[in-house]
Amino acid sequence: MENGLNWEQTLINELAQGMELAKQLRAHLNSTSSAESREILLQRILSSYEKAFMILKWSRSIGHPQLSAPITNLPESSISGDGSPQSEEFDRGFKDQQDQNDVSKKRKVLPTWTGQVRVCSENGFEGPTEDGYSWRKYGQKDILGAKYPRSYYRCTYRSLQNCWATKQVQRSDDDPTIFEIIYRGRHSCNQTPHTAPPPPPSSSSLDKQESKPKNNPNNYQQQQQSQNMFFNFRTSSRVDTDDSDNRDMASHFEFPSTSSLGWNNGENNASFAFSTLVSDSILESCCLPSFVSPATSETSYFPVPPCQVMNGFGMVHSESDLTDIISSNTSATNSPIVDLDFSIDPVVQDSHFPFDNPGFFN
DNA sequence: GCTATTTGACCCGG
DNA sequence: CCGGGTCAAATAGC
Repeated sequence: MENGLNWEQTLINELAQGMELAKQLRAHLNSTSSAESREILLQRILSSYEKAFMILKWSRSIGHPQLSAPITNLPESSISGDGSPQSEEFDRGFKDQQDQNDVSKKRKVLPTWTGQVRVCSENGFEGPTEDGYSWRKYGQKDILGAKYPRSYYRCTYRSLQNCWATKQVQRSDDDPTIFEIIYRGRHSCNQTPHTAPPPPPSSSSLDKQESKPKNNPNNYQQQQQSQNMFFNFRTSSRVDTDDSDNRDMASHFEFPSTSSLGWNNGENNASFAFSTLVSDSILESCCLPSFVSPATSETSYFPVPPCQVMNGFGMVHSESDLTDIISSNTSATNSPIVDLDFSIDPVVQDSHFPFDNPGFFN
């Protein structure tokens, strides 16, 4: 652990620095500062995150017990490899298989991660419509204290491919342009968009009042397109771990590769700010775009900047301690989830820090 | 006619 | 008992 403290501290420092720099960059974005200065800041941010990433990789490679242990110990029950449902639904489904008579709807804490999507419709854009997956709405509920109802979606291929991923979309009371999305379970279906990166769990259909795209199951184009949109979103992640069972998880930082950056065509600069929070465990790696974090119930939050620019990610602002985040987050590879086949393009897969990608932020 | 959405009822956990 | 999540019949759209 001694060692752990050292690298953790370093990691924290790097991340903190990156956050600070990102803040500065944000300030620059609003001002008339030169592109040059922004570039410099970007470089520094990239550098900081790159270091942090290296540290994480390093720690993983040496098999830091702290990080790897929990991961490997994750109960299969909560995650099942690929297609198994992790959610309560999983429970249900599982039971059904075992005992058709047991219709229990027992609810279970599942790994979930949430995201926030900001929709700037000033430009006429309605909002993020897809996150690369096809979802089918199965319910809507008024939530106590919330102005807007919460919508419940599940993967269109739930029965066909036994995909138990679900998500909840809730419009923010304060800022109607923001939708908070909570993802549950991981996709086990084959709808991964080719171009796509791990879809960040993202947004998608909004409430009925919002524009709601129809998901056509066989429509990959649409999906791909949406995926691209993703990149336009800013993503931030946060992990909420409330599940005591999975205290640590691996984290992954995946960012869209540059290729997608081009997406933004200026015309409608619709921009969305998208942030994802990952929670609990095992996330579904399949779609986790962002990264994960660990820790206990704290959350790491990478807020996203307002909608204006397209790429880049905002600063990290942690509501809690970065430390928590860091301490647990690390191993991408060790992660239980590991079957992660991130389809995400490129970059991140190995040791390359995605941020390396020039263009990533632009 | 088929599939997705809507929406009230039902179920579960706290 | 209440709030949140899911089911499933009814309805809408293609």
